[in-house]
Formats: sequence, structure tokens, C-alpha cells
Amino acid sequence: MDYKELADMIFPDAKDISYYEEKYPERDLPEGAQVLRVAPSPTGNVHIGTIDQALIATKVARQTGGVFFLRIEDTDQKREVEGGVKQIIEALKSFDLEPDEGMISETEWKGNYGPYKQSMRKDIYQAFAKHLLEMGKAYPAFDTPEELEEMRARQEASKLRTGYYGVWAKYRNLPLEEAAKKIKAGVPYIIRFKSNGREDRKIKHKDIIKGNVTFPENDQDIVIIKADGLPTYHFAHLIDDHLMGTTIVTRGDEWLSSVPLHLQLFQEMGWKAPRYAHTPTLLKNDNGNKRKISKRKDPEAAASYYEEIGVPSLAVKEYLLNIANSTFENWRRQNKDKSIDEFDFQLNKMSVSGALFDMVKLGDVSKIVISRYSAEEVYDKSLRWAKKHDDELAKMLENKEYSLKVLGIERGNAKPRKDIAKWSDVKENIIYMYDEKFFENSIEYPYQVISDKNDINKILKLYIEKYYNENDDKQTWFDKIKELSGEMGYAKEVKEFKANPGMYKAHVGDVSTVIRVALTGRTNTPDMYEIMKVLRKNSVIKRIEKAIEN
RNA sequence: GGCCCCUUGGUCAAGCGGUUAAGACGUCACCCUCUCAAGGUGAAAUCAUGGGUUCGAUUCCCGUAGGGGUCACCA
Repeated sequence: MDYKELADMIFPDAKDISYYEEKYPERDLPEGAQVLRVAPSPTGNVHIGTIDQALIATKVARQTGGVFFLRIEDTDQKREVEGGVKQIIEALKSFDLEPDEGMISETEWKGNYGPYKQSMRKDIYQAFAKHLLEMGKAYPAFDTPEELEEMRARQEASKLRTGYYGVWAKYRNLPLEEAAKKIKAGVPYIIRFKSNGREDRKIKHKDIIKGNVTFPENDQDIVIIKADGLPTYHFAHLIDDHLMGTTIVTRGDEWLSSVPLHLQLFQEMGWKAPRYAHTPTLLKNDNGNKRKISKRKDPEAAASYYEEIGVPSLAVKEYLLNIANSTFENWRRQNKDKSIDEFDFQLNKMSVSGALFDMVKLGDVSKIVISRYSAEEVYDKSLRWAKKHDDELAKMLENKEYSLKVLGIERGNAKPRKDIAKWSDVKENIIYMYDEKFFENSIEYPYQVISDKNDINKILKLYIEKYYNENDDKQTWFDKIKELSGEMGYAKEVKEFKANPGMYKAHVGDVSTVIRVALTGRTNTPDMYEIMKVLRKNSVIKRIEKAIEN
């Protein structure tokens, strides 16, 4: 019996690999175009790292006129979660990172290199496994999981390298007839790759991000086809990225140590290996220690978390880009109005080591992103968020015309307000502008420097009876508050007050504060002139009268 | 434990043999004809450590320490 016969016996129905090579021809792309992919497993709760990967891959693909595709890596049926594929597709969509090719539902895909879901490609992997078998570069192995575990225990006990290699590769040289006999007898088996690597030899690899790395060659006879007939990650990566024409594999740096194996696999197949870019892991500070952001422990690990708390997806992307290429920040400052699509991202300028994910910095980026939005955009986006997460806010926003005015306060000018970091901030920021909310409950008036109730009432009365005129321009409006201050015996100018301490009890600013508190119930608000403009006369009078009688 | 990678302020980081060691977030102070949010100005704060190489090391080499990754019929 020879390898060919054994291969036929194991995979009788597998097609010749030339069938697939013809079915998936090399891509016809312009010079320099790169093909990248994001290849998550449908294990539920899409990780923010997947978004990061997709962002990077999209940037490079777009910049080079190449292709970005989505492949679902679902070869581990135990970990698969129902609806996992859909979750991934939707997460990418919510970040505006839609692939050119890939799965568009659990079973359908777009693009000519599909299916883009590994469980649907079983026959492809088996054809190539058969090919390796025929060449004598793979073999069936009959070890039970228990036997393997026992072997590892023995290796550990004798302080040897663990794994299936050298003399430990029990079935590597099993006579073909015996293998055939076992298979016929129904003994369960897997297919292993027959490694010709030597642990005492080094292999050099140049990673796009990590630079030069040296490893020992791989001498492990790794599993390529599992007992369930599906491939392992390593084998699926080899076949898929070859057939799909991936030119740059971006993946987390936990894969770096598999590079020798993967390079070896490509070489054994006689294929050109893709270039690799191993991206640093997103970390978080956990009691002074850095550790990977974990799906199980950290809510911020979920891609959906940001939508839930109302951070715009664009802000998340800008922050991620910021971590990926520190030149982004300078670029952004110089190109305030440009789309991030115009930023020239460089894979090789990525940091080699993992960055701590900084929620505070994210907040700052997000504030800037939101400050660039028009009132209309803020309205639309916060309403969309509110409809899902905050009924009260959604109700407030129903009055669109008025809300647009509220959200337009100090917006759209050269120095727009930067006080919203996430949509969940909006309600707290604007709630007092709505009469029905403002008068809903009893109001607290946290008056500051001027706290004598008589003085306060006098200021308020004087203001609405003598000074307030809805149609005043801003300068007149302020001049009047100064006059009022003078009439009450307070300093008209803050500077004058500071220059002559002791001469006055308070100054214009303090008088303004009284009016502000009466109007809003707060000491800190945006520009009071604009607030009064939006509130209109009726509400201004009503609010001040309410404060007087309080 | 073996193998591999990493180490510049609190955080993200520029740097690539000679620099007053950029910049951003955060912190603090001051300024900004009304408070905030901003904006402006300024301040404090960093090359893990020990050896080399060199006229000169943050930068190059070696050791040490610390951190991370990986050693599955998981990806």
C-alpha cells in the first residue's frame, strides 16, 4: 500500500486540488494592492479587538486599492454561539467597517472566493489534506486524548519539551497497512502534518509590525484535520489565505509564535506565504497590572459597549487609530474637517507593545468628535441612542424644533462647546432647558456669593421689571446686567472689584450667577444670553417669578 | 519551566550615537470685559537596572529585573 491508496481510503470523495486552484484564481489587482481580512470566531460578544483589527485591515485595503474581507472561523463547534455570525456582521456595520467580501448572513456571502465561513469549506480542507497525505507529508494518528495527556505528563515529568515530535510522534512511521487496518476497524483518528523541521535550526521572519524575529524551526507534527473532520486553525489559515489571496495577514500578536509553523506549511505546499503583521493587544490596568482586556471580566471589551453608553463609533475609531499610529493625533489637529479615510495609515509604524486602553482619553477624543457635529447631527444621533436606551431623553427630544435650538447653543462656531463625551451625557446637559422638566419637581437654588434672600429677590425683580428685554443684542444685554449691578451697589466690573477689595460685597459675575441660578437651577451653564434666547420671554419670566416666590 | 517579544512622565507616545528628550490625555497655576465646557499661556512629571562599545549613549551589544505571549483534536 502506498500513500496514494491510503489517501483515497481516507478521503474517497475529495476533489483534486487543481479544481480549487482553478475555481479560485489569483486576484487581478493593481500593483501594490493589498488583500486583508478580519477573521473572528462566532463565539458571541464581538470583542473591541476585532473592531480594531477590522479598522486596520480596512485602512490598508482602501489605501492600496485592495480588498478587505470577512471570514468566519467557526471550526470549533463547541465554542460557537447561536447568532454569532450575525453579531459580527452587525458589529462591523455599526462601526461603518463593512467588508468588500464575506458572509452577509449565516449562510450567504458576497465575493468570488467563498464560502467565507470555515464550516462550509470542509470539503476544500479535506481535498488539500488528501493532497498532503498523497505526498507523504501528512499521516493519520490514532492517539486518544487521554494518551496524549499522559504523554504530556511524562514529558513534563522528565522536563522535556511537550508535544508531538521526534520519538514522541508515535504514529508518524506506522506502516501504511496498519494504519489502513485501524481505519477499517473504525478506530478514531486525526490527520497530522509530518514536520521536517528541526528544533536546533533557526528561522528568521520579518514581521511588518514586530520587525525581525528569530525562532527555532517547527518540529511538531501538528493536527491539521480534527476527529470531526474540520481543520484546525493552522490548516484553515493556510488553505483559506492562500485560496482567498490574502497578501497581508493582520492578527493579534498571540499568533506570533505560530509563524514558524505557518511559514513551513506554506513552503511545504509550494505556496507564497502572505506577509504577517502581528498587532499588539489592547490592555487594561487591573490593580496596577497590565492585562488583556477580557471578554468575561470587562464590559469595555465588548464592541457593543460603546454604543450602549453612547460613544459615537467614529470616536472609538479615532481613538483606536490614535493608538495604532501616533501620527494620527497631529494629522487630526491639522485636518480638523477631513474624514479619517484620508489619513495615511502605516502598518509598520504601529507600536510593538500593547497599549493600555484609556477611557479618559477616549472621552476627550469623543468630545472633539461630537463638537464637530452640527446641531442636527447631534439631535439625530442622540435621539437614535435615546430611543434604545433612555425613554425620558427620547421624549424630551420629541420637540425637534426646540431641541435643535437647545443643542445648537454655542455650536457651529469656531470654538464649539465640548461638553458631550457620549450621548448619555446629553440629558443631564439639557434637561433644565425644558419647562416641563424644569418645573416638574421642586427646584433647588444653589445661590453662591449673594445669598441673602432679600437681595436675591430684589435683583430678580429689578431684572425682569426694569432691565430684561428679549430683543436686546448680547452687548446691550450684558450692559444691562452691569447697570443692575451698579444700581444694587455691586461692582460693575470684575476687575474693579478685584482692584478694590472691601468696597463691594459682590460683582457683576455674582449678580449673573443669581440670575443664572434662578433661570436654570444651576451655577454652571453655557452662555446665559444664548440660554435666554432659546428659553424665550415667557419661560424666562415664569422661571424668575418662580424663583422669587420660592 | 522551554521558546519568543517588549520596557521613554500617571496614560498614549516621538526619538533612531551629540536634542533644552517633541506632542496628546490627565494634573496644577494663571489669562480669557458672567459661571461652566472650551480656548490661550505656563508648570510639575519619563529614558527599568548593571556592565560594556564609543570622544559621547535614551539610541548599539551583553547580563539582570519586570511585563506580555505561546507551548490543545481552541481560535
